[in-house]
Amino acid sequence: MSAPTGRPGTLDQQLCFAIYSANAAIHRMYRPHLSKLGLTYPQYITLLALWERDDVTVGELGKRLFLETNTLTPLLKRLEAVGHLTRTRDPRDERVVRVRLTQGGRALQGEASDALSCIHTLAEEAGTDLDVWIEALAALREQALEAAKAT
Amino acid sequence: MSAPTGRPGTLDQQLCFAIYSANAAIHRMYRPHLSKLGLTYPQYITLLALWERDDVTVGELGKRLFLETNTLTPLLKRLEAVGHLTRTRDPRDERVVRVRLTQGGRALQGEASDALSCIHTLAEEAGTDLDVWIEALAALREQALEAAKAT
DNA sequence: GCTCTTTATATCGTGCACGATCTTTTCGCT
DNA sequence: AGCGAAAAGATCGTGCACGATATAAAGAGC
Repeated sequence: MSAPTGRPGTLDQQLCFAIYSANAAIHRMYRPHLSKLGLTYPQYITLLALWERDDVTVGELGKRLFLETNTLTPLLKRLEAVGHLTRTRDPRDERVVRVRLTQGGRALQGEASDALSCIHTLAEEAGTDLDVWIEALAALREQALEAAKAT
Repeated sequence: MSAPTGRPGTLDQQLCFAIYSANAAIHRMYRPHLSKLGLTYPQYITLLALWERDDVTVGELGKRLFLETNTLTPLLKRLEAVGHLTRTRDPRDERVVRVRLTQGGRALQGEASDALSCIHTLAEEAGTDLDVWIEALAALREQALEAAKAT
């Protein structure tokens, strides 16, 4: 048994809470702007991946986003329903579903860039080496994924 | 209109994705250990707050966790249902609900500390000044909350 | 004392995240 | 060819996050 008052200690000393609450805050910052485009935050992140690389399978997209198909499939269906992308079985391998942006889906990149410009401005102003941060967070992610796998 | 291929650029250059995926990875690292205690990740974080300060109102707890009552109330009801805490209306002001840990709820702190010891060990080993990180993330959170409010 | 407003919490509907399970297609092996 | 295993997605149930709305108690102003 550990000492009842020992570390982990207070909420503010917890890395998990720091990331949890920072993520929620960022999510909240994006939400109103994205909602004007009819997008949710995970949908936007998914589109970021597709704008970067189109015509991918659900599995590939999941690897990129660290999501399973049980999360991705319904999300992609919603994006398909509003006409941002298409989901079609690959005739070469009928197990696979290929995801492709429509014209409208591609056009959304510009709209999103405009709608989020105020956030990006903010980021660059405060911009204490964003790239360093991003890399550090990516390293943390890999560590955590490694630890999760080991379980 | 922004250039279609301009910044924000790739997924990996996005702070939002870095935090989003890091948070998900940490969540995934905690999940199996917490599930042995019958807890979810947000429930654990809520308990962290309560172990630090007990006998608080739902609103106070929400401020601490950056959550609204629409999220907190069902979560607290679940923790109450398994006997970790009690929710009672304050007789002085019947609008207010006070949240109090039970004996079992307090005892859970030690169990959690044990169940998560491997994670805490990991954190201290990798431990490049956790506190610096945590503070930086808290600053980011405040910035984001500020920006979200301004919307 | 009686409305009007504010405050504290609860409820509801939608979407995300994920473990568990299922279906279909492909592959490996003999 | 035939069959068992593996792979790719889909489906379902639970819980979280949150906007919108509802309810009920407390306070304010007259």
